[in-house]
Amino acid sequence: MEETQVKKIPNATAKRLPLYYRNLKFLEELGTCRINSSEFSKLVQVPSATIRKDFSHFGELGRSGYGYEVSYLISVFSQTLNVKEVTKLALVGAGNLGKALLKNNFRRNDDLVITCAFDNNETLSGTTVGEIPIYSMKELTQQIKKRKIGTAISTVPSKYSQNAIDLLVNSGVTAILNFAPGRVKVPKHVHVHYIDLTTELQTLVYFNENM
Amino acid sequence: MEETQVKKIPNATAKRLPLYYRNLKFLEELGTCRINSSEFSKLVQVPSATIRKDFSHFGELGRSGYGYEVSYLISVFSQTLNVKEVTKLALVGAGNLGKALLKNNFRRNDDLVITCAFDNNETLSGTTVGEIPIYSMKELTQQIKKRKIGTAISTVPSKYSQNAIDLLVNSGVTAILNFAPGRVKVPKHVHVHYIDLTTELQTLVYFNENM
DNA sequence: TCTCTTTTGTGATAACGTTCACAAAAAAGA
DNA sequence: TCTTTTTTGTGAACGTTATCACAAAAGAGA
Repeated sequence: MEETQVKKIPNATAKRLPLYYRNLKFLEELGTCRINSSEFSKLVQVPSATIRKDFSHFGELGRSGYGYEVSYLISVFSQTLNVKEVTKLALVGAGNLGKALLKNNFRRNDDLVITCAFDNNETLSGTTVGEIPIYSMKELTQQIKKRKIGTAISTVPSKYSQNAIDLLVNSGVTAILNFAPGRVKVPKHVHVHYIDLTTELQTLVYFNENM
Repeated sequence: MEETQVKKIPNATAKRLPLYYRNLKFLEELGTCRINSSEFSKLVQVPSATIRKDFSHFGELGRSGYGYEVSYLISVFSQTLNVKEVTKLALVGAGNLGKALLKNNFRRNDDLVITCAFDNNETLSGTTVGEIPIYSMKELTQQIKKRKIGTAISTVPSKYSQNAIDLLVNSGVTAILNFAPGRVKVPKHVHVHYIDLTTELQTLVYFNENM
């Protein structure tokens, strides 16, 4: 009987994993091969007790009086985050923000790659940004199915957001990062996360004024 | 003895306020002047019980068997979020992402305005994006003090992020939205929030694969 | 080897957040 | 007016997350 993934990983822990992973890679680049929870705490700005609790959900990863082996932590978390496998992304909406994301294209990350983009504006159709081709919305379903893409980023304005997301979902996409703030309706098996700059700023200003 | 802001508003509630506010403004535009918690729940995708609990921290805002007056909710939340007062923002880092943000400049929001930008690249100095002037980093302190800016957005790459943020903090900025993932050191009175696309996507993919 | 130091892993506890479920208030209808 | 319906506001129950605090394990040094 295999002993993989014993208990369910708490939500709050899962959300911190990418942060941990990124900082472990950073330590690896620096040549650091050993880290203890209080040093790591300074780096990621999460309390050391929380770090130890989080790590403990993956088994006993460390050694008392020594700390954690950076390379071993990376191997454990890269498995959980499934970073060995490249996640191909589609981008819908090649406006200012969309183009900026295409130009960056997660250059520092080898596990996330935007492979195609779509826009309403027919004049963009056939052009490329970097190496990434922009297609018309009519070609969306065909391209996404052909490329077997399951994850997408939408920078389509709120007004047209629901339409774009319906199209993505009907083409087989099950995970969407949406930059438009209005909540969209999707089937239960589809995951939508929102990044809303206005909300982030208003929250920031609120906490700044009230704490 | 004034009875303003009786109990402390829970963190989780405060984070949902901008979402509530935005959707109430949307309802107002539509001409809806009355809403009950279960209808509002469908719109914002937050359970109705949570909405009522959240609202209750601001007093008894509704009427049994009727619901809530949209305009009254807006007046209460706009006070808490302090949206009547315009928050002037500075942007540091006028690369792809920075320029995209300048071009958008929260057009749909009258309470947030980017008024100046700064970049390392001297050739940008003296140019504008839209109406917004780009200055060199040498002019940062002077401009921020002159304009009495307390809030900033940084799209400076991780490597130079700490430097840029030190400069902002020394110029009097106390709230920063940082697009670089590496955690920066700031004095206790300064608030930093992070938006990290890679983390967002990895979390999204993780939840998509594991739930 | 023995002692001292470091640091983990984790039960216990506290803090925080969500959801339930319903009495009471107000509205709507007859 | 009286009855029925709607919907709030909120204690209480529940669930999740953070933090504490320390025994036990392992390292380091003599």
